[in-house]
Amino acid sequence: MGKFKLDEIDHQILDMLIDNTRIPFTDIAKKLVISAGTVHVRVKKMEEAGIIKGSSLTLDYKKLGYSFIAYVGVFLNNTSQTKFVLERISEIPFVTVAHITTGKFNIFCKVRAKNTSHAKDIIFLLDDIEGIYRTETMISLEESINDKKRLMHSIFNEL
Amino acid sequence: MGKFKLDEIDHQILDMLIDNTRIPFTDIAKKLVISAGTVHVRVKKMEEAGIIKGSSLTLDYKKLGYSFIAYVGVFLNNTSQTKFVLERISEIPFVTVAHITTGKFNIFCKVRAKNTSHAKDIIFLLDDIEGIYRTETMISLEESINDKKRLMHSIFNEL
DNA sequence: GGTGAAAGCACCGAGTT
DNA sequence: AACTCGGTGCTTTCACC
Repeated sequence: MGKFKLDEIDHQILDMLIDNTRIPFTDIAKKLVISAGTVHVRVKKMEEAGIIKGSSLTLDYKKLGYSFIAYVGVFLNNTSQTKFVLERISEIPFVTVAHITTGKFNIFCKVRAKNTSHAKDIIFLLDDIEGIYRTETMISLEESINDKKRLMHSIFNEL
Repeated sequence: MGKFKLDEIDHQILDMLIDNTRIPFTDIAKKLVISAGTVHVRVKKMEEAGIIKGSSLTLDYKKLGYSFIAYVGVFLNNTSQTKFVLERISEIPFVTVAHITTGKFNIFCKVRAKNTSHAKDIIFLLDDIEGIYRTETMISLEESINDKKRLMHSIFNEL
């Protein structure tokens, strides 16, 4: 759970892989002027340490017909039910992430849907969960994503 | 921007790649009882169509020392400044995503930080942006993520 | 649109410095 | 810890179906 020591070479390797996980290790090796074997060993170590949890595709959900994003704040009848309700919410398809939060809402989640009508169906599923008193929906009109590469650079420059 | 026709084989290929982008195409081919060349061509087509935007590593930010997540709701003095402020917010490091939203807040963003003290620094940067009247922070106490695989399955089963 | 084979490379472990 | 090297096996293309 603690920090893990990464040196400049590790940063550079992550930096290249974060943009394209299928880039050949030989290419990485050439750019960093080290051997491909070294790249291999370092990646393996970062995997073993759990820094690299896995790899995934970045899909264009808009092109798949899912261009609707909303955040939903949830108010509970009773905060002792928080954990239970979080689990119920997580089971709903198209809820991509849910958080227990401080502040205004008890639980806070993100919904990805086809359109308003589809989102309505999903939010009705939410409202039906026992223990939920009320929900408040915020529809995303425009999204501005900061890619992982920038976050990584911020992290590396701070360490 | 519209939908794109994916058949069952494409679904299966995405399904395997979404969990591990470095899985050999020969393995996918074996499981689906098609040739590796076919897998290659289909992946290429999905890339060209923009369905697959890229691939990325899944990192453990907690292990890197960044275990703090908060959502910040932003109120503006004047909604005509919304676009401008969104851009300023997106420039702040550790802001991973920002949305223009309907509802309570004008803008809504997610912050990833080391700890409360670090988050405070970031939120102060937000508060300093011209045009922002007030912010409201919700700290994540617990996160429940629904992986991409589940979202994919939901999407495929609906199509 | 799919196949299968072949050429070119990449991966990754073993042995060395 | 990193390098080189070599066997194994993956990727990618192309003529053919």
